[in-house]
Amino acid sequence: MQNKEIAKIFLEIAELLELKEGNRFKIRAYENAARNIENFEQNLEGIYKKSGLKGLEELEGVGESIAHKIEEFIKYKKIKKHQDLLKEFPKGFLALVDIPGMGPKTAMKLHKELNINSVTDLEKAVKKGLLKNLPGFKEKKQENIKKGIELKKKSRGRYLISEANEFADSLIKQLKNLKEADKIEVAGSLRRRQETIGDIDILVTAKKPEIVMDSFTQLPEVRRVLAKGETKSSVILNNNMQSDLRVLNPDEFGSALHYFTGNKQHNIKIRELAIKKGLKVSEYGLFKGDKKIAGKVEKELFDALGLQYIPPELRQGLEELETAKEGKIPKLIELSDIKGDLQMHSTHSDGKNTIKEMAEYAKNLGYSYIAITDHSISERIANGQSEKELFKAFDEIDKLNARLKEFKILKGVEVDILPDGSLDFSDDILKECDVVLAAVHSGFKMPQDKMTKRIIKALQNKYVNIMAHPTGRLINERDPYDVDVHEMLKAASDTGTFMEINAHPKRLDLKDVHIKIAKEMGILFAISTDSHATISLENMKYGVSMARRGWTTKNDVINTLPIDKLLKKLYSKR
DNA sequence: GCCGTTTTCGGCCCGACTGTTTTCAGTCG
Ligand SMILES: Nc1nc2c(ncn2[C@H]2C[C@H](O)[C@@H](COP(=O)(O)OP(=O)(O)OP(=O)(O)O)O2)c(=O)[nH]1
Ligand SMILES: [Mg+2]
Ligand SMILES: [Mg+2]
Ligand SMILES: [Zn+2]
Repeated sequence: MQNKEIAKIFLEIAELLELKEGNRFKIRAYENAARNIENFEQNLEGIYKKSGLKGLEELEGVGESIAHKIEEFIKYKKIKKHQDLLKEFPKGFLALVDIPGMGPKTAMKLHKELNINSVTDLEKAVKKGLLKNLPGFKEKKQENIKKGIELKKKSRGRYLISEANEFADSLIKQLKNLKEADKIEVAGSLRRRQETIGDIDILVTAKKPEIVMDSFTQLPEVRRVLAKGETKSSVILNNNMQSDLRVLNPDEFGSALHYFTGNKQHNIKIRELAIKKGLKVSEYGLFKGDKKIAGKVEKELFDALGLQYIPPELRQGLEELETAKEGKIPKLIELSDIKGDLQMHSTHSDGKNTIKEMAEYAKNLGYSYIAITDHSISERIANGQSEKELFKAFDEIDKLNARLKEFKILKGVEVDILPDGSLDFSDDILKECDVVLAAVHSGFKMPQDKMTKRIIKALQNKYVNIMAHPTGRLINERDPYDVDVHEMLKAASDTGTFMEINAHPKRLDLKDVHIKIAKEMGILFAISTDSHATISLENMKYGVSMARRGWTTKNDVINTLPIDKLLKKLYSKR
């Protein structure tokens, strides 16, 4: 998607202006535009072609000047201001400010004083010990820069939410052993259930913060202490992940949790709203002059600002404040609303457990149904089943269903969408299924119009109930295939096909922004784990979180329905 | 550079920690 390239350019303009000590609000304007463009779900070129500059300016953070620059990029694939700024600095210079602890001021100083043009130059200078001779520099600063370079090299980027969850649980478990720790909560992107996580943010309330700080910085998984103060510490863990801890007073819990949950843009908007009301918000509370008027719990803070409570998943710094002002934040779906799981695999294709084992595990989760959706024949690498094998599995399901009480196994299949848009099984076979999932598993590298037509053709099949992992992305591994998501959603809406929210932490597909627009189009979802083993049935929570980030309620999701209503919904397309 | 149920001009979040400084700048959350 072109938006990513455009966002990157504006971010670079911001960085370059920072090096030149430009106006910091102008810099922030470029940063804001970059972030909003990056997270925008429609292609800017499409918007421009349809609605011109005015269309672009509808985007938050995009005004006349930036809209013109977007236009420039669409026409010429580059932006002059960006090119001109780049020319003022050596190639590779921007990488310097990516080093933790190095900001624009330090980078420029080293550039001017020591002619440092790149990270390689910097490494050499550090090795020779040249930095500590500069005014304002001593041994420690040089050492920190050296460590910063090492850290940058080791850092693995962003983590899957499941990985971060595991690390966080381990840290929290140990903090819970401290009797000095009052409340302990995960905060930051992990509490917002963002699809990837940069670091682990933890909030503790305590009357004696020093003891908590000491313990945290001495945990066995801590490799390095980046900073340690009275209310805040940062460490690097053995797995190279960063963890930030804030420790505040118990009566500051609400405002502290709100601050530390973010996101940053949401915080800024909250604080701006407070200013308009003659108030001030910080992690220490909501203040009117010197008087604290809220902060014990989050709800108190929202109340005092005239806002409905905003669940963490919605705190994205977008339109959630406006919606909360109007009292229109919906009651989001919860894990306990889920009554069944509509995508999983068994030993009949590439799953590790039998149908019976999957059913029993699901029943123990409190579900009243599952669908077994093994792969179709073309999926050779995933041991796709032939028609004969499929019906053998269905016989097995009939026998199990006869014995299971208050639980039903649905006969399903995850059928491949072949490159021409036809399906891997004929309608004669599909009509024997209770639920049919269609998915793209091969031929990813197709031009957008072909891929879009391919998928739409599949959605038009009256037996296809659910489009599985609709964009095909694998987080940190594989980009989505090139499909026009809007056209796909339109087809889903026209044909009464449901969209999957795949709960696997590597997929999370559809993702939040797409879920949101699909919901606005009236599309219903199936949140499914795509499990290949019983334990993965536990991934449902990640799918529900993604659904919540897309503003969905219980009514938007078909696997919250009791079995009779679900079956009716599934058969209604035929 | 963006934005507007008090504004089309004049605001733009607020605070912690470090290293270096003798009062604060830089970086980060
Ligand atoms: N008010 C305010 N709050 C901030 C700022 N930067 C960070 N925060 C708050 C909101 C963030 O969600 C929270 C944790 O900061 P992080 O840098 O860890 O960001 P976050 O966890 O949101 O994303 P991440 O996945 O770690 O990149 O601290 C800021 O500049 N101003
Ligand atoms: Mg974080
Ligand atoms: Mg953090
Ligand atoms: Zn699949």
